[in-house]
Amino acid sequence: MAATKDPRPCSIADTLAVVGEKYSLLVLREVCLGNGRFDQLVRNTGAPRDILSARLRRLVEAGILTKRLYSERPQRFEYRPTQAGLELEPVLMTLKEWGDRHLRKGADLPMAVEHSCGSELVPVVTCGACGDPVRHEDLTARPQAPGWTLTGPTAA
Amino acid sequence: MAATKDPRPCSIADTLAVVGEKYSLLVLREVCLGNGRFDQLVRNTGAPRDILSARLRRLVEAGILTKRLYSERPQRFEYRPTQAGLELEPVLMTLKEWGDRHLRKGADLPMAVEHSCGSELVPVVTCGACGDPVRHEDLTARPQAPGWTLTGPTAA
DNA sequence: CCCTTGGGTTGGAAAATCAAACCCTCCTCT
DNA sequence: AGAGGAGGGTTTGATTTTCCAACCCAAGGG
Repeated sequence: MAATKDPRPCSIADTLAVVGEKYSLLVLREVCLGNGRFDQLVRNTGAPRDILSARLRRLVEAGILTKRLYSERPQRFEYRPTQAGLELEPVLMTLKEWGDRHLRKGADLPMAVEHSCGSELVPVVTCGACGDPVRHEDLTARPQAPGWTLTGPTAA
Repeated sequence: MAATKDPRPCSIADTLAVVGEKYSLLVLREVCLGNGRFDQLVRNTGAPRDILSARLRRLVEAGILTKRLYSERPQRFEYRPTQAGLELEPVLMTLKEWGDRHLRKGADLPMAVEHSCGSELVPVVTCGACGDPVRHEDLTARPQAPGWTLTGPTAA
């Protein structure tokens, strides 16, 4: 998934180059849930074993997962999220929320997540500075590297 | 990208089935920036024209983009985000922030986004109920549909 | 008339994915 | 001791996707 021709230097593209391949984020979902064993991952993500194997290698090398020995004799491994991996969990929660609302229309949700405050988690992406929810109209792109030419209404 | 075998009913998987294919989120990025014309999309995402064409069809049919005529004679089209599409923008911002921090380590950022409050946008995913940032330790998964068996430390 | 721009479609080669089978180590049961 | 099973993968060959370049069409422009 190397973005060999993408003329835009872009952290979104870079991030997707690491976690944007098929199954990668589902693997992260499972690992964050604590289901970090190979065949749990096979069952729960539906990924073919060889693909899963490739994804795990990539995610470990990218510093998103670690491979941990949880039993010597017999040798058994488990994958766990690193700090960087855990910091992607909010992305998963946001994707989940979008799917809950737009694809399932809020009915028959297969899983809920409870926040420590006691309510069901409804993730809201906010501006770290002012705390307001991020809305499209409030954003202005300010390109800082060559390759960025903006023409539309959002342009700076 | 039909998740034909994924045994888990999951809104994350469902959402990725719609926007998780290669280039889809980059297309959305450009469209949100106002670069909604076919060859702008080709240049800015690096997607092959046929793939782009397929992605656009899919995103329109999924209700994430709309195809708008901006010039009759000669007929010229432009893609724009729908409300549902705009609601995915926070996901893009969160991915960007992760990439900025973990892949570029904060140096030489190719693009900044400014929030209407005047600061540079640093998106933070928060709990809609209490407003606190979402951290892994504060989350508890509560499966509600069959197919969900949790074994790890995050299990309910 | 010829060339360019915008917005695609088509065809064949290259790469990724898939499913099933296989392998190896250790463990347990008989 | 042998049979069988679980965990954690790798290998093989068929199927799908992606990729790239070429092509097509309609509408200006010089």
